[in-house]
Amino acid sequence: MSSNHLYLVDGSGYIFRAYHRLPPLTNRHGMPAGAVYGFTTMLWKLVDDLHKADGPTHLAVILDASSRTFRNDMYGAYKAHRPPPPEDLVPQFPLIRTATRAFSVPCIEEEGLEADDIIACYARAALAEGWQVTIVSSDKDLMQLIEPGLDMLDTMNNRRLGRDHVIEKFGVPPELLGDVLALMGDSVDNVPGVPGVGPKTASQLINEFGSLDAVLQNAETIKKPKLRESLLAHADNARLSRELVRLVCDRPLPEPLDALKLKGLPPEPLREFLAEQGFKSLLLRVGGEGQPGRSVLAEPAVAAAPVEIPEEPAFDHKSYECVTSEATLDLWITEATAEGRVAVDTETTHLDAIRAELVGVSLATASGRACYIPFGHVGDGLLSETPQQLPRELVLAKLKPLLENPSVLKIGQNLKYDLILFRRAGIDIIAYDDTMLLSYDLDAGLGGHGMDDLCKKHFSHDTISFKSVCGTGKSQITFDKVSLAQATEYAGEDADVTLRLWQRLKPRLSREAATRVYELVDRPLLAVVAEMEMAGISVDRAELSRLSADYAVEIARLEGVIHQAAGGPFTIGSPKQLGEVLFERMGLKGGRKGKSGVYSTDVNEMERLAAEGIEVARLVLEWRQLTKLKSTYTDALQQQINPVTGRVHTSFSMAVAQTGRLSSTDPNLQNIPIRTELGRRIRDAFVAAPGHVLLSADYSQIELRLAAHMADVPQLRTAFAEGQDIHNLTAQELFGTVDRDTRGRAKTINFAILYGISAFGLAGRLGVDRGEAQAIIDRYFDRFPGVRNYIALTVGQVREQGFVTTLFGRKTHLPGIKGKTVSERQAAERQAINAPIQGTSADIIKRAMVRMGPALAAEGLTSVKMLLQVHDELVFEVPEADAAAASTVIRRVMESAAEPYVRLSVPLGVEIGTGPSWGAAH
DNA sequence: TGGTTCACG
DNA sequence: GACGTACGTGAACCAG
Repeated sequence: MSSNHLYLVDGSGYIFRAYHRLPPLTNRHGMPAGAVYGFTTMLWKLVDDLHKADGPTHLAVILDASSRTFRNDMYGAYKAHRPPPPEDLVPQFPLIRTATRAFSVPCIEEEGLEADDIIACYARAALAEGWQVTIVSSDKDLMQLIEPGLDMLDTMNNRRLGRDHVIEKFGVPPELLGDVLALMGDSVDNVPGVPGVGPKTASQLINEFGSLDAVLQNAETIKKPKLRESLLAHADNARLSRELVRLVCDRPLPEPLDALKLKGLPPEPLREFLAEQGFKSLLLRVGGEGQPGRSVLAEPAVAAAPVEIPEEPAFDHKSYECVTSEATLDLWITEATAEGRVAVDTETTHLDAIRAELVGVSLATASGRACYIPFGHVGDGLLSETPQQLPRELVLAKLKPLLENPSVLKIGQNLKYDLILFRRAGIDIIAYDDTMLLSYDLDAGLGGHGMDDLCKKHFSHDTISFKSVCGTGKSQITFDKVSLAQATEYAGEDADVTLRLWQRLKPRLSREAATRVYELVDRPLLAVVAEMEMAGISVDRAELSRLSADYAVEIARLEGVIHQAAGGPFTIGSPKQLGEVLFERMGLKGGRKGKSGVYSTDVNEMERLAAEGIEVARLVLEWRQLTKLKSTYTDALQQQINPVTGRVHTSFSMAVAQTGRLSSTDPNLQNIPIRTELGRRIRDAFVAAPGHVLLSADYSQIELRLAAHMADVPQLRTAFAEGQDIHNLTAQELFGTVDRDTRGRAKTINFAILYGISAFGLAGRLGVDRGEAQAIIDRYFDRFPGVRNYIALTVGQVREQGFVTTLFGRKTHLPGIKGKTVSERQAAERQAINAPIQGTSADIIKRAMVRMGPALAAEGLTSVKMLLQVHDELVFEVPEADAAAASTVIRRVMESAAEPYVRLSVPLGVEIGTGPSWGAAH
């Protein structure tokens, strides 16, 4: 006997009832949420009953996918006059899906079928396997399904409904209920039935004659004249009604029964959902905190009125106040507190937040109203003495309560920088917005998001340039040497502009459906990335130095050989000289390229020559690799070690990449070599602190998985679900055979798809002619028609709207789609194909990063530090003893990072390694 | 400053 | 028939 027990929740039915039975609650943001709250508690109780006697082992929520079904084809008026759902219930419908996903419970809906039918199909299939079935609903139509092994549960009053209930209520057993319902009809659903026949008469008739058919056949014998006439006149309607109430139970299951297995409560997605909804009491049950946040669940898709641009004063540098007395400082702080929001900007001695020292802080409380509070100015040591200013400790002590006040919103431009500086001064900024990120999430692809760009774009105003204040080049001074008068104009303007930008950008967020990606991804990520930058990573200087020396010896040797072969010394690193030496002095074959008229000497060209047996070409390639490694990595990294922390602190740019990725600078730690053995050695120089290990966690082939999901390619989805080798599968589909050659070609093609394919490009990479490449592409599209469809839809979308979006709603604008030249437009098309995939991958890992800290903390793993992100990889520093426990949490958070807002039809795979160095952790 | 090359995903 | 030709980054170097 099977101990499986499947619970099928009639989601749509539930919320209609919950809506009418529960008080009209709203969530923290004034959005109606009563039905969702009821649904959430109900689902919670069910999931919690896992393994209890008679509790579920398998669970699914079933929803109506569409209003049109086969019943409309049978009878046009079916459900035609159903009143529209109440206005404050409508926005709750999509939340039902989100709530369900937050519990990691499957949410099933199918075009053309009503929820009742899907429930019937699952019930039938589960009973056939010998399972117990419980339908969570009190819908009368579903009661037709009751039989031994299947009951219903009314969660509103916690009643089990069985055969007895049906007999009591309708006077007939479940197997005859359909006949009764057909006679009764249903005015809400517009099932016609027979006029004048209600529940009492219907059950009486069925009991008397035994079935609907018998009733209709014997209608003439009925005594009551009115009833007899009505039955005779509406016999056809009764037969039609019988079909309308009959549940379909023979359709294929959208998800197999096993997929409905209940897994228990998943902490992160659930916590996020509850926090966003503001369901505080429920949140306490999962051990989350009631963090202030904004609801981002309902993105209003409504076309918005244009943003009103308030009257604003012109920019006036002279109006900004320089704060040098305690009393004035207090006034500004009081004003900012009363206002509830304040723009903040820091002035420092350095661009690098880890090394910079604070010099002053500027605040703005309204357009045109800003001040500068200097405390670290020293004068230039010649003409001006150290100016009169408030002491640093006093200013910071006064600012601390303001900056840490959760009910005053701090607004910054590139706030990550200021966050780090304040953190280093013992101040934790909470409750913040960042205008750079606002602009990034609204206008990615439409230009830069730096203050200067934004000010010009939104206010047609040129900010005071840093150059004009601090000079440039050799005579450049640090900000602490700038006069207070100049500093006040410059710093005051920065805060003023930031506040004005916020007023301009913030209201657009919800109008343009960017709230979700801002609130759920980029804004919370800012503090996480700041933390990572401060943590830094340890590198072994001696090891780098050894590598540099090794490389130097080899480079010198190669230079000698190359010069000798070339018949004289020249600058190998100069593409111009190298081209001339190879193609003129040595007379090799090759062509000019590009407008600059320089011979191409890139890898492809040199490899071509090397393959032809030209030894110099091979040596040049080797020389290039070594000089690259030495100058970019082994030499440069040693310079980048921070003398105070002894570690390397990169800076992650959060608003540069068009697709939503991070980028890394000073130094770039996202392009440390790994592909060649020689370069890989550099990774061994990235080491863990004593007593720790480095842990590297990689999403495996995340972009191909996302492509399989987004383009809906069943073969690829199945392959990922079953852990097959994806390139082998493609090789099999395209070439009918799998060997090293076809697998390699398939891999190239899979990547080509992600990047927006062209026959020419593929031909070049595969070394075949264009016709053959085109044939391969055609075959790919035939085998995976979803991909062709995805490309067509995406390109259509970008042409129409000018942007594409990720699964989380992140936009990439592609103005090039309306470009003048064909090549510009085609380039935009390729970007359009790639951006949603690359961008969704970026969204997912960012969400994992946001959740990682709390998830680790919940397991007591507070010493685990996240150090780096490399697009699909996260690198952590972990106390040796915590490695196993940390792996478990990290894997869980990364694999579930899309939930609950996005439910992927492919699993996300994560590979984890640990070791004393980054190299060893792979 | 722009062009070229090459390191990464 | 021409247009060009795989997506996203950052750093170092040369040459003007």
